[in-house]
Amino acid sequence: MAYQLLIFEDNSRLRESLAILLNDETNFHVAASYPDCDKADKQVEKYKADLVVMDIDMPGIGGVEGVKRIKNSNPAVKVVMHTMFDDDNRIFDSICAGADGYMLKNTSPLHLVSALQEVMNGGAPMSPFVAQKVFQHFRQAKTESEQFNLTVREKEVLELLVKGNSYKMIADKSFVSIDTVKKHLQNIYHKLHVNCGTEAVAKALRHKIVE
Amino acid sequence: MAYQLLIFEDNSRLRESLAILLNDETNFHVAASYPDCDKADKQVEKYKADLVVMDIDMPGIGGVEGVKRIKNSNPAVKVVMHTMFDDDNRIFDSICAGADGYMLKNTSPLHLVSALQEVMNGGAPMSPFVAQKVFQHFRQAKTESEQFNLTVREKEVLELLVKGNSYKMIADKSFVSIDTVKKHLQNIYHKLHVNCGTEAVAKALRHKIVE
DNA sequence: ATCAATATCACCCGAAAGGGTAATGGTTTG
DNA sequence: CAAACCATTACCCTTTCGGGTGATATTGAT
Repeated sequence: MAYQLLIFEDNSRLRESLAILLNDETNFHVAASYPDCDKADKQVEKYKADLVVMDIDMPGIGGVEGVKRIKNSNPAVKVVMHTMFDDDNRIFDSICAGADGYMLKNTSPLHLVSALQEVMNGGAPMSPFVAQKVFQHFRQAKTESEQFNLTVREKEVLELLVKGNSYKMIADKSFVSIDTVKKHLQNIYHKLHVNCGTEAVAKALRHKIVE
Repeated sequence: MAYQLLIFEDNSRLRESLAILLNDETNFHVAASYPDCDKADKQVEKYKADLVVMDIDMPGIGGVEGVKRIKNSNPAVKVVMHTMFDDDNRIFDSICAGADGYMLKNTSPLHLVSALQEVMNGGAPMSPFVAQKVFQHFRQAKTESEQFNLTVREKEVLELLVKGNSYKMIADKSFVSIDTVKKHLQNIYHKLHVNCGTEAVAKALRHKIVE
């Protein structure tokens, strides 16, 4: 039984080539293709689609919003992004929106087909460049995190602060006086270039100084 | 010119099969293989390796620590994890440690070779299952984030708080009185089940209520 | 041996945080 | 239309924060 496939792509030539290409595959059946995804969720419903190939830059609502809607009304449908865009935001937004794969348009037809195959087998295919971006995202900040020169003690105090402890609670848990805690936090604030606890917490989390 | 390749794998049979398999490829040359990675950084240095295949569970220091050392002393070397482990921690730890790829041991030899090829072309190959985990990691929390029932106004106020604004600054920027801000934050704290601003900031960032 | 960094504590002080109570007007929803 | 929710403001009150200043002991580096 062939998978029901929908294509959303505003470039009509590309849309048609894709349709022909993918229809040639025995286990895909291109049920329909559209130049925009304004009613994507309805259309997915109508054709009982198993799989969607989604462009990002389209008139009307974009592909990212399209994924959201599709996944919202029918989470089981697999959606593979197919776009020229390789910037971090587009990639991560798509993934967060629920995309199951992210293929750049420079992908060869052969690779695209095997990506669609892979996604139907529960995988999460992505172009090498995208995979690299994703890996980078994990590593990011990890390196810069050490650059605030916090002492061991200061990190301990900061950690307790992030956990929601008051000065007094930190003092008790660290077995020191509250004035010491105060002094530590004063130093911490200086080193992080912030003026208050909330800002310090935000910076600590964003720069992964504490987990 | 063939890439210099090192293999770290404690299972001697697998290590030897890998060596034979990969040596058959014209563009890889298995310079050496070891049952542990205690001196991985030195060995990488010695053979001027371009690429490392790294098991995780080995006697002595594990593969994750091994990656760290290699990347630390020679960031240009590509490291592909090759392991049975498919749990989140092992995967994410490896990636954060600097791994350039993560292949499970159930990968076919053919796929493993193309993964190594891919990593040398700047990609980040991973087994479908791993890719799926990675995608999940991005989506996670995103769904639960909406569940605190914060109103639009409350989100605005929270956002300003996270940015390090005092009550007074929030009031000015929102064009409301400080008492209103106070009340909003009171409600926010209740909804987030926290008792103070720092805790709220931590929760907001961790649950991605604000960016 | 000396100097710098660190960790510790104390005191003062004004500003900010955070909780409670109460009231008004607007919007939405049953 | 009433009930519920939301945004808004005011006032009171106690605790906490955060900055400044200064002091002492320990430690590691020079």
